[in-house]
Formats: sequence, C-alpha cells, structure tokens
Amino acid sequence: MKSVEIIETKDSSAQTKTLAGKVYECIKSDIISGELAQGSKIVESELALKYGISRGPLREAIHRLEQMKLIMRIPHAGSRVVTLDIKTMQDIYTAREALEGMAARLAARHMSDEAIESLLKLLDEHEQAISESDGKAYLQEEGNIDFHHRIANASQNQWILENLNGELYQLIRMCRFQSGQQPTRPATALAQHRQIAAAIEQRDEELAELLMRRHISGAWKIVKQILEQQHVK
Amino acid sequence: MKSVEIIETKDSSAQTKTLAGKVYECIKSDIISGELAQGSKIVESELALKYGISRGPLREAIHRLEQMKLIMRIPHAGSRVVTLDIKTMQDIYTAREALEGMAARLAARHMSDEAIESLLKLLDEHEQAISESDGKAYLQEEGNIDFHHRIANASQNQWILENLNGELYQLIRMCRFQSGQQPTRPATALAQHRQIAAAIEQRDEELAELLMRRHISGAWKIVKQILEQQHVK
DNA sequence: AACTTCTTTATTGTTGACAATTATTAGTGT
DNA sequence: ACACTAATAATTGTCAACAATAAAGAAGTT
Repeated sequence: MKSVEIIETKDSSAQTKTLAGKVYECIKSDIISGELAQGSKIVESELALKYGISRGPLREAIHRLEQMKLIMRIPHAGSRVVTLDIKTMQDIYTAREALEGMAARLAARHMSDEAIESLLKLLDEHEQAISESDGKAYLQEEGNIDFHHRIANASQNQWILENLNGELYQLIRMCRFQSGQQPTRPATALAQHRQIAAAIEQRDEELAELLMRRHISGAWKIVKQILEQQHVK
Repeated sequence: MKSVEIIETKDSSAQTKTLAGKVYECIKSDIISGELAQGSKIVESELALKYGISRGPLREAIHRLEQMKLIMRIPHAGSRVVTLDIKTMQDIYTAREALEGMAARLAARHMSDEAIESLLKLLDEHEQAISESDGKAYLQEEGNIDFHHRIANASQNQWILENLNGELYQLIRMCRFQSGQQPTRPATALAQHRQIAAAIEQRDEELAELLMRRHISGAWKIVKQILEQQHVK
C-alpha cells in the first residue's frame, strides 16, 4: 500500500497539484514500466484502495489515461491497460514521422541562431559521451530524447509539441521499456542527428523534414524487427 | 433549462450511453456553435443545474472537453472556453497538413480499388451538386468533409484517423462556424480533390501527399485572410 | 489615496453512500 | 451433459454533502 508522494517536476507541475493528477502520474509510471501488465483489467475500487484515495479522483486519473491512449475503456464494462501490438506501434511511428517531420521543417524556419548553436553543442556532447563509454548507452538514449525535444520545441507549434511530448512519446516509451530495447546504433543515430541539425542551420526546410522522416522510419524498422523477434503479434 | 436528450449517432454511440457522454456532446455543440462564448468561464454548479445532473458526470464531461482542447482548465481556478486566435488556428492547420498529407500517402498505398471507384463517384456527385445549385454551398461543405473523411479512413492508421476526426476536426469546425465562413471556391476545391483522387488511383504516394498538403495549406491561407479581416488577433 | 493584510465568499476538489448496469453463477428443463 | 433462464454478485455510474483552495472585498496602515 504505497501512498501518493510525487516530486514535482517541471513538465507536470501544474497537474500534480491535485490528487487526481498525482495518481495519474503514478499509474502512468506503473503502466509504462509494466508493473500494470498490458491488457490487465483496471478495477476502480482496487486501485482506490491501493493509492489510499477515493474513487472520484481515481476516476479522473483513469479518464486522463484513457485520453492518453494508455487505457481502453468501455462504458459499464470497465477499463483495461492498452496492449501494444505491432499494428498500433506502426500507426504511432507513422504519425510521429508525419508530425516530427513537420516539426523539423518548422524548426528550420523558426529556430533562433542561438538555439541552433546550442543544438550543435549538444550533439558534440553526445559524441563525446558515446566515444567515452560506448557501453553505457543510457546517456545516449537520454540525449536522443533531448534532441527530439529540442526540435519539437523549436517548431513553436503548440499542437504538434503537445502531441509529440504527450501521447506519442508515452506510448513509444512504454514500447521501449517493455521490450527491453537497448539503444541501437547510437553512432548512426548521432550522424543522422547531425545531418538534420545541419539542414536546420542552413534553413533548408525541405531537407530537414526529409531527413527527420527518414530517421524516424529507420528507427521504426529496427523496433519492428525487435518486436517480431519477440513474437509480438 | 433544457434536459439531456440526444439522438444516438454512429460515431458517438459508445460515448452517449452515459450521462457524462450525453452532456459532453451537448456542451461540445454549445461551444462549437458559440452559444458558450469563447473565453467565457465555465462554472460547474451552474452547468450542472442547467443540464439537470450532478457535478460528478459534468466534471467528467469537462475533462473530456479539456482533452479535446475545447476548454482550458487551471487547477482550483476553474475552466474557460478556449479562445481561437490566429496562432492557434495556424498550428491546427499545420498539424492537419502534416497528418492529412500522410493520410493521403497511406490511402494511395492501402485504399481498395472499390473504395477508389466509390471515391471518384462521390466527386462526380459533388460536381453535379455544384453545377445544379451554385448558391447552396452547404452541400458542398458536407461533401468536402465527406471527402476528407474517406481519405482519413483509407489511411487505415488509427491514430491519425482519431486525431483528424476528433480534436482537429472539432476545432476547425468551431472556427468555421463562429467566423461564419461560407465555403470558398467550391469548384477549385473540387478540382484539387480530383487531382488527389487521381494520384491515389495511380498509387502515387508522393504526389498524393504533396497535393493534399497544398490543398490544405491553400485552405488555410483563405481562412487566415478571413480571420484577419475580422480583426481576430 | 495607495498598498498590504485579513476576512469573507464563491468555486473547485474530495469523499462515501446509493442506483444502475453488466458479468457470473446457480438452477431447471430437455 | 448441454442450453437456456433467473437470481446473485461484482463493478461502474451517479448523487449530495463536506473539505480545501483561490478569488473578491473590507479594514487598517503608511
């Protein structure tokens, strides 16, 4: 019986002020980490007891998770944790390809010179991190996310930003987490990141979008192989 | 004091079985139609009284509207109807351009021959409708939506489909409704639709995506002009 | 008069009990 | 033993009262 105690993080500060928000974060973590198994049934009274709150705020948390597509719900019949089959993940990656491609195009258009410089510096740090410890790929993974976040931010498109950092990001993270994927080919990824950054630096919108889309569709091919090896239908 | 009574429609049948679902549909209509003005404050007890339900389900409805981005909410401080400024609408249209462009690409890949034939037939009907009554543009507007829906469906991408028909569609509809936009240049739109359909028929993914993106970015330019004329900041 | 602080008020967040619905199980007939 | 129906239990949906929080207004100080 764990009680609700969350450290306030910058991206969820506004949400965690309420009980529902805190529990939402808790359950989200449990789903993404697999503590709540895919396809398992969500019983409101059970979870309410587990987190030591009443069903009201818990219900709200569940609804948010439903909107985040981490939970499937049928009226009067209850909710289940989503099951990530290959088709679902392909749809996610395809949507991400479209949106993040557009984000790269917009970044090439809007990104400030200082932000571009900072981005290039970030890539240098990544290179150093990779060469220094080619085993510890964790940092590279974090850096990977960082890179993509910066592009999304630079797009200055609120809708695209929210969807990339919200729904799509959570589902991809869940997929990575539960299939135990280690970052593949960090050097290749870095090279592609450099190409994208260069295109942005040259304000070449067309190229930036094209390269980002290739980068993501390439990532999907690898993820797909891993999933197929694990007999995920 | 209107009570809740909704005719079940196919796309919302699963949602309207519960009180929260019905009220959600009601409020959504009121927001899109402008009966609930942009930026106006949402007071829970007020609305609960208006619709004759308790605050529980109403709260759930509000949360859904928030996820649909029709309402902005701040914890402990209440909710307001979203205000559609030009930047927001531009973000929406840009996201739509990316997603529907991808949808057109996927449609060119996956659409069945019968569906394509049916699509071409639909366009013939549109042509007839336009020439018969070039004043009544309402039908053309409906048809426009129908065309885009078919492309989205043919993409067979669940995520893209849900977002195009959900969030993005509602916000664009709200914008159209409240700025009193009449369908502009139905003949031009039809011609572009024909081009897109032709590209799909030829299974030319690249061209289908390109044309769809041009089509939507063109539509945005017109919408933008209208909004600017109305001094929407 | 303007600013700060405290009090009041209005609104949201939370709770536990109750109603409605669905899933499960027991019972009956063939 | 199997299929169908009826009673039962489990779970979700709804409600109304209570607590916590933030906005609005009054009082006092500089």
